Amino acid sequence: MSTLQAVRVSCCHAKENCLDCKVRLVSVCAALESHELGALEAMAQQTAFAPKETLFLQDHRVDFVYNVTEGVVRLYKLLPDGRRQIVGFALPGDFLGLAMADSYGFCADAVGSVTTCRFSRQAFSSLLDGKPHLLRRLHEFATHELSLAQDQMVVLGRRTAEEKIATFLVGLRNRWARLTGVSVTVSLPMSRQDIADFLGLTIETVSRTLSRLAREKAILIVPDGVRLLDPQRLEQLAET
Amino acid sequence: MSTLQAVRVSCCHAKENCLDCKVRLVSVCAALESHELGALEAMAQQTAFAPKETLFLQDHRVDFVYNVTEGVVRLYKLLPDGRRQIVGFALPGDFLGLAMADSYGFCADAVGSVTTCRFSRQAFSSLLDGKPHLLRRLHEFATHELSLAQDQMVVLGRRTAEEKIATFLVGLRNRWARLTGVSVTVSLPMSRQDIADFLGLTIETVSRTLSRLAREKAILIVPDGVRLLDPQRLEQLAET
DNA sequence: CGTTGAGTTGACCATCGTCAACAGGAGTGG
DNA sequence: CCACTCCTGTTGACGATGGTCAACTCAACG
Repeated sequence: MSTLQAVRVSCCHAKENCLDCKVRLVSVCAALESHELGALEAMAQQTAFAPKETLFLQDHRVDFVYNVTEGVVRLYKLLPDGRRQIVGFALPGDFLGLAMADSYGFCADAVGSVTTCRFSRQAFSSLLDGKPHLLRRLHEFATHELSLAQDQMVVLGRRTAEEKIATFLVGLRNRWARLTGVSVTVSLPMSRQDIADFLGLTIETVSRTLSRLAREKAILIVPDGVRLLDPQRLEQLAET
Repeated sequence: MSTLQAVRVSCCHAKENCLDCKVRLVSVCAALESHELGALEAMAQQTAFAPKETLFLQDHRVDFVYNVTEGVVRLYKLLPDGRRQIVGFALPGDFLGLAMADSYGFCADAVGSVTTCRFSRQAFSSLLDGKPHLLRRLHEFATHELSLAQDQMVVLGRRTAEEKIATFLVGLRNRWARLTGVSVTVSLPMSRQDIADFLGLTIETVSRTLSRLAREKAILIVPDGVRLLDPQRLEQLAET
């Protein structure tokens, strides 16, 4: 399945409507008024990706930028010897290609099934030239990403394994909360290896730490996620 | 000296001239044509900081944004128990306040003596509203910072102590090269503790690793810096 | 029913952190 | 001028956190 090509979704919603879009209000598109959405719709392509399918590779030419509408995308960098660092997980509403640069700064592939709203970089860049408020929105997104990256630098450089896991769970819960409402169950569609590569740990340490937190009744491990039994304890561990 | 107030430099260059500015071409100001610089000059204040003096604190209201013109600024976040992560070093030409947000995301203080070009956030933001090309330049700077932060995530999460030091030295050499020309001697105005807090190490590990690299003739430790005796070896260690 | 891949757990170990002692330079005051 | 302190940096001994290697379980799937 991992070799499937990205498909232009065309069956039942050939012309997705921006106004109906579930993520419009949390994504860059919110910068545009209803009457401006036409220009965006005209250049948007609904594109679906199968689990593990690649959206783009590091250092490749940027032909498209993406707005994630469903699913989770893994963003990562590789060292020559195969070590991997995941620099982020993109959730629905997140924008890939903020830099509008010539080449991608990292690899991106779908964790589970993913749908995106895809734009040719050139067309999007031109639209940007005429819409400073859209550029400002893009800039806000970029600085928000920068802020997340700096928080993650603290996690990677100065936190213990247990704190890393707690920070990850609490952070992900808060991100999901913006999208799907508050819940004590945190969906973890990514693998243990992904979590390890995000937190600068090994898969064994992630597994052991989750097991210990479960043994101590701070969390309950459920299929594809965890339930936070003692959010306070976790928030304490994650506290900035 | 660390309690000195920031001073408005006014003696010999009360009205600094943007056209003469050493860092104009590498800083955000390069987005403006000569005839647009007047508006910038009108709102700029040359401001100097003594070694260790604070430019701003995390979570404080953003009244000013800064363009570093001389010296090095340490940017860092603190955990409640005092652990510190340096998220970056700002060199001449770097801009502090990219986010144009309501509060600073990190603390900033001068490593050695620092001079900056300071703008009221409000005035700068207004200027931005009328100058989309300046906003675009700011956005480029923000995404460049994001890219550096992601590189640093790889360093913090997936590199050994020796690789971290090598990556730091090579990276800093390359940044100085843009400003002062190519040199095999890398100026290190920051302390060992600063380097440790940037790389997620302890001061002892930094000291030991530098000593070992010196013993193995990869570097030569000189006052306030190191000379790269075997750049190839270091670049190999730093290789992405 | 065998294979595969993800996850868990245990035993052992190495890298890096902790703690402590010491060296050298800058600044200060007798 | 010299003794003294303070601060930064270096080095050594030891230890703990997290990594490595290996065995095992379990679910999915052909």
